[in-house]
Amino acid sequence: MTAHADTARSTKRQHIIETAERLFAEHGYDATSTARIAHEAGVPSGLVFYHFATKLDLLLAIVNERPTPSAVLRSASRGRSVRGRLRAVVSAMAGELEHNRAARIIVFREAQACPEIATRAAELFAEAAATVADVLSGADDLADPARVRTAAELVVSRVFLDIVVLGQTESAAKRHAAMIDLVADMLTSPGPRTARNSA
Amino acid sequence: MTAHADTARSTKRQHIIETAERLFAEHGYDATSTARIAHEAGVPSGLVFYHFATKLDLLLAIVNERPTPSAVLRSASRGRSVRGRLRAVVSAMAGELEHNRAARIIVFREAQACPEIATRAAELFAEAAATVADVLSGADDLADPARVRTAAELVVSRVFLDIVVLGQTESAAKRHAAMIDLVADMLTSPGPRTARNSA
Amino acid sequence: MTAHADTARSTKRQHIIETAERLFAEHGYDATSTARIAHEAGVPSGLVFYHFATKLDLLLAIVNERPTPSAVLRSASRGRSVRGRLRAVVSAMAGELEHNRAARIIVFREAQACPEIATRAAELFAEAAATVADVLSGADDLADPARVRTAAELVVSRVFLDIVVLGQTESAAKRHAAMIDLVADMLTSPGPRTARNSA
Amino acid sequence: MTAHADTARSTKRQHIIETAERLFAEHGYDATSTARIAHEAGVPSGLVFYHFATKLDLLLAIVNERPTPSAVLRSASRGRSVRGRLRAVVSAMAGELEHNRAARIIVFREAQACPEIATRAAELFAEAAATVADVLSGADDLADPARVRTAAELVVSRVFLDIVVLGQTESAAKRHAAMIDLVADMLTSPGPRTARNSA
DNA sequence: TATGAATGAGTTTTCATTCAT
DNA sequence: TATGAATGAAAACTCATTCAT
Repeated sequence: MTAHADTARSTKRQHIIETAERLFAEHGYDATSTARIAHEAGVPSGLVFYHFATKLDLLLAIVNERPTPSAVLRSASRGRSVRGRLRAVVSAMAGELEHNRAARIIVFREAQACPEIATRAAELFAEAAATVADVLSGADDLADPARVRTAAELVVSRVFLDIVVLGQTESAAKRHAAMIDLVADMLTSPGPRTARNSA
Repeated sequence: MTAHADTARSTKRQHIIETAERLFAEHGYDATSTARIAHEAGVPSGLVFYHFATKLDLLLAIVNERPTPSAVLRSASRGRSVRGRLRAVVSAMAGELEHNRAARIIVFREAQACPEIATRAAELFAEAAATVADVLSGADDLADPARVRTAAELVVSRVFLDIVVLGQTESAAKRHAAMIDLVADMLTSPGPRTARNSA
Repeated sequence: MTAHADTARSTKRQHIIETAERLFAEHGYDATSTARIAHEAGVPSGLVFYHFATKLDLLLAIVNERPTPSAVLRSASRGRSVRGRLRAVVSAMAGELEHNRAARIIVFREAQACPEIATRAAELFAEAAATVADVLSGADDLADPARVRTAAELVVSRVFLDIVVLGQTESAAKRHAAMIDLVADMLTSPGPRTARNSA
Repeated sequence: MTAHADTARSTKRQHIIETAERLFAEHGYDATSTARIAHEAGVPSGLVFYHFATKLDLLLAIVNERPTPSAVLRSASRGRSVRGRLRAVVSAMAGELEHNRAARIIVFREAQACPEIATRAAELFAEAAATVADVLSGADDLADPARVRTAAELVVSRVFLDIVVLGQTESAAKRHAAMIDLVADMLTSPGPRTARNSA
């Protein structure tokens, strides 16, 4: 009847997801009651379970119905040098985690909740590392592709641990700069001068 | 009452801590009830609150009354080369996390529970990085100390993320080897040939 | 709207009744949700309440819109002797309860739900007993009509309890044979040799 | 501290059972909420689940922790004749079901709730039939033992169905008298004059 | 020092029913 | 005649914590 009824209806499910995402990220999955989600979303508590059979299904919806950060990361890289690209992609990744952090944080924090979440956490990590490696491989001054991938994983580990687990965002920037320098050098160096796997 | 009452008490208290540590690591803090801890520890439920005023105090006891892994890591490094030491320390760290993983996992997963835990998580990370840097600094073929610290943080990030968050222990070893090679090369290379912080 | 709308309605209504009958019989009235009935009937949940004002009305529709088993029982008896007729009617009754058991089971199990159901349960019992007595009264070798009615009630009690309450259908057949023999003897015997109601 | 503390403590569990028994019998298992049981028992709702892990466990406790009616039935039989004993035992059984009916009613009504209850229902029936047969076998003027057992099952079926399922207690007495006469005649008659199992 | 019953607020979830379309 | 999202009261069950002994 009313003009916005149609919009409101299709929006409520999405609204529940967004509210839950925010609360899960802030307080954790277990510490957030479905009643609070419903209250803060402005919907009756029954509606949460009309759209999501269980609380865990709501968590899975948050985790699965979110876009992959790849696009953001990829578009952020336009530098020529490895160093420039690294700087761009780390900045983009940190920003993305910061801006859209909820789902990411949830995935890593609640990995223990069920195997599906744990799998998704591993996927997100692999995806991010692949994107970073991809971005770096476009640089002019690049070394061995295998080393690029290994380096990408190191970088992603550092950023994820900092932001997702340790929650430090201010002081992280400085240390990330040092890391970028180190990794850039590593990737642009002529390569190992000693045989691998020998002590 | 009896002469060994004191001993009995600490034994039971310790048993509660160990049981809680295991259950928190397996199922998470929120998902583990104090009743279950008491049951699996074989003590009456009242005893948990006789020894620990609140459930959070029990968590803090687990986190604080655990030895630092530094000693283990340090003693594990006796190689001469950077690569050898890296290999030893990564292996020791992985083993330590594996063997005594509970407290570590809890610290990182439950960092959101209270500021005290979050602080402890940051401490553990810094401590591990410092130890790794310390171990590496004893190598013969070492470069810049600042770079060593940055590299140590990268390595620790990678291992922590793998084992604590992603929970992958089998496949991790292979990728750790590649990482060790890369970082060892990085640290034994002549250093940056280009100016820092310039794109 | 369309010409066959009327047909479609009664079809869906009938489908709801049949599905509800099955589910009530399997799981009980309380343990069956209207949403499940709608789901298993393949109709939208709102339709259940379009056709039946309340859930109880749906139960009453099941109970009231079912044909009486008398016809089946009556037609099943063509033997000459009491024993033959008993055997036929018990077999028919068991088969009827088995085949069309849902409504019968519901009536007896949910007798407590409302007085209307309780009344219907008593009616069904009386009806069955009357039919059995009627069938038996056609036999050649019959005794006192009052005793026939009492015997019919005994037989019906036994069969109903076995199938409706105890749910035993396989082993019941054997015991029913013994019962048939006993009751047949009872009805064809010369009658009481001692005065009634005297200890 | 107080004199009745000890008594009260050990009594609460029993009080919950008794209250639940009454409510289940009056309104049915599903239609009785645990909150109501707690309220009417005068205990906090949590205590119900402290003593009984689930609502079904409470039902099972009611069903399993009740004495068997055999003793009552057996002691009620002191007559000499089959008729006298039958009258006594039927009266005792009806009284027992009436007095202590809750558990019995529950067992038969809620047989669908779980296999354990269904099994118990069958057990109670078999037990009652065995007791009645046992009582009858002490009479002077008895016929075939196999027929006694079959007759006992018939009698028990009739009484159970009347009181437990149909809930009729007043009018039942009269019809029971007719049944008693019939069965007494049957058991004291010289036995079948025709071969069994032949139409 | 220990015990285990007790407490009651809180949790997730269910569900008959309504209603705008 | 249908539809399916919406509603909110109530259900079963949990649990950290207390306390008399």
